Amino acid sequence: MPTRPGARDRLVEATITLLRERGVHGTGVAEVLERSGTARGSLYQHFPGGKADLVAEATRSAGRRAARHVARTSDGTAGSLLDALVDWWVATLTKHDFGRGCPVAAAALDETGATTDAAGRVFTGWTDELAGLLGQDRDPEEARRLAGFVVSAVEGALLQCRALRSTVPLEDARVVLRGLVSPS
Amino acid sequence: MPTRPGARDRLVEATITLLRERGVHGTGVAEVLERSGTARGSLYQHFPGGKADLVAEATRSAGRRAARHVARTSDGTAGSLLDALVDWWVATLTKHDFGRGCPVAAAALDETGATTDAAGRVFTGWTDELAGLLGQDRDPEEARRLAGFVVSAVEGALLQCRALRSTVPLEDARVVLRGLVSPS
DNA sequence: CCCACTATAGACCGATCGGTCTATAGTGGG
DNA sequence: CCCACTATAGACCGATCGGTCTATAGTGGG
Repeated sequence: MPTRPGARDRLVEATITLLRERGVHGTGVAEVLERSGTARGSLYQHFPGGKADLVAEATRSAGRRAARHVARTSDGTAGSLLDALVDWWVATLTKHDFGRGCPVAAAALDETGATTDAAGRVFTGWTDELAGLLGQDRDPEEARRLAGFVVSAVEGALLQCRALRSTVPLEDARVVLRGLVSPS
Repeated sequence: MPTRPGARDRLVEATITLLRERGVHGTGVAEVLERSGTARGSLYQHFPGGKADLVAEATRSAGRRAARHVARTSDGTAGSLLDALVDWWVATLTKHDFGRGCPVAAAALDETGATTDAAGRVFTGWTDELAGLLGQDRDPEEARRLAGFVVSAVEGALLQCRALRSTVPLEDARVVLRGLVSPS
């Protein structure tokens, strides 16, 4: 049995899940503490800025984890990265009955400067990484544009999937985007 | 001077604006009343279901208005509709310093059934309307898929624009989507 | 004329919000 | 050995949450 993660990690973990379910405003400190089994004092010890601090860190952490997961799952081509991404989201949406979305999208819609800032940096990081892959077959400007577009399309499809309670928008995105990222 | 709109219309109007700024959870009944200059009792007279009722109606109303606006601004081709859409959002984001997004996206991320339901219906309505235009040059299945994809891409671009405080994602979407919707 | 409807102002409700603080323990390094 | 750090439980704070209710007016149709 692995040792129990520290209070800080448990807080971040619970916050990511709650962001995905309810967004920033809907995430209460009390529920974060309850779900993570953590004392109130520990939160303000690790995150002196309180909730805003915690949410920003959760956003960054989720962004890093997603990039790592997708890179590990795909074979390094843009097409397989796209499949890894769509497959993961389809599985997650189905598993949690469309109740969990993207924590970075949730952070992007907050009005706190630090939170949207963190979300913006994650989006930029994803775009840069994908642009590197796409740049093998295209000039850099077009690669960057297409990479940012893929991020937009997947985030938007995710939004629609949750509202429609259907994975069709993501599958539609897979088909159209595959036509765009595959070398012509 | 036009007569002051009724309490119901003022409530819906203020709610749409607040949804765009703060999302469903971030929208407080007290602030809706303050901004609309409406009495507390009037809210529960017109919307017996309270906040959930009001938010669902605001979502539907905003969806109808957006469809009307875009239809009025464009010349009826998919390409000009796309331009009307992107132009309007770029202007709005700039005007309000990236502080106002899409109220339907905000509703889509709520966990209340009636709210996400309303958002889903709006998305479906937009998709159907656009699919009609795109179907002139394509078979119906491809037109529907592309229409839903356009909605995803624009909503996702909007999300990124707010996080990055930049209109670049929307301009990227315009370029890529134009290539997809223009008859080949 | 009156009655149903809409509207307004504002008191009030219990619940929850994020944050601060005290008291008490365990623990690991200098 | 002790001291700084991390952790826990829980009381407590003022502010805000969504919702209910009463009292008072205006208004338009039967």
